[in-house]
Amino acid sequence: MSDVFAALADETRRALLDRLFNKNGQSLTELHHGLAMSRQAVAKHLHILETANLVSVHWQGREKLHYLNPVPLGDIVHRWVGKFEEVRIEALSDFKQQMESASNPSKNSKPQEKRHARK
Amino acid sequence: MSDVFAALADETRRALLDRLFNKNGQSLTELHHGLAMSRQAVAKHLHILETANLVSVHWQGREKLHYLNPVPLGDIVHRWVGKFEEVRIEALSDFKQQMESASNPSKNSKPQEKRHARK
DNA sequence: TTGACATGCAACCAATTAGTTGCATATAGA
DNA sequence: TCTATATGCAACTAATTGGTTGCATGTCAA
Repeated sequence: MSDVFAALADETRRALLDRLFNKNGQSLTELHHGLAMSRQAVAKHLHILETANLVSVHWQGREKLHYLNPVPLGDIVHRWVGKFEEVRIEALSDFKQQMESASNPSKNSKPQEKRHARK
Repeated sequence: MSDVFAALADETRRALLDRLFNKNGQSLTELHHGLAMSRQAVAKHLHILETANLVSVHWQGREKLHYLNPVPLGDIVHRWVGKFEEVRIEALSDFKQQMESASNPSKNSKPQEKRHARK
């Protein structure tokens, strides 16, 4: 679970998934093309995606082809995000209500500026 | 976007969101209770959740109450995961097909063990 | 068989992260 | 007004991360 979120937390890795979305089954060299980093850096990113099970590979001769695996994304939604989504509408109104009609409107931000005169 | 995924990539932070799911509007001290780390560590985690907009706060006297904000989760689903989910069924069959009916079944894993005899 | 190409492994480095401790400031209440 | 409670800020540290370079191995094709 952490693996999937951590894998998705990196812009480069999301870009790689996007590229696979547009053209599935690309090799490392192909995916590396146009990216401003070394091939090894890309290989590392792909390995992280592989470990998170977001990408599966298939060796074809000397080429390692990468395929998108959307299953973990579905898992995230259904096993984790969905839970919070379920109460989205309710939570939104609750939230707004709590924020706005709080006991004392004038205290609605930080207390008094805590000036840290650590001089 | 990265902020949200990065925030969710940590088990402690997901646990904090879970606790807020069960009881919304808790203070730092309350959320810290029972966790095996310092109060400041928890404060840092909460700040990360706040930055990712997953948690909103409301000051009440000397207490800082934390509220779950499910909006970014919805954004993730709709703006990112959904795209891949859309093709899930298709991709699944595609994927299976590609994996199984690949040109040469006997080459379906790593080439030859590359024994790195770097001795 | 011999290059050229595709990939992997390992060592290294800088920046970030997750945690700590110490102390300062704000508020509540006796 | 004094004390306990709630929080914040800063400095420090160890581990992780994202990147590099160098080189070894495996495969294809002339």
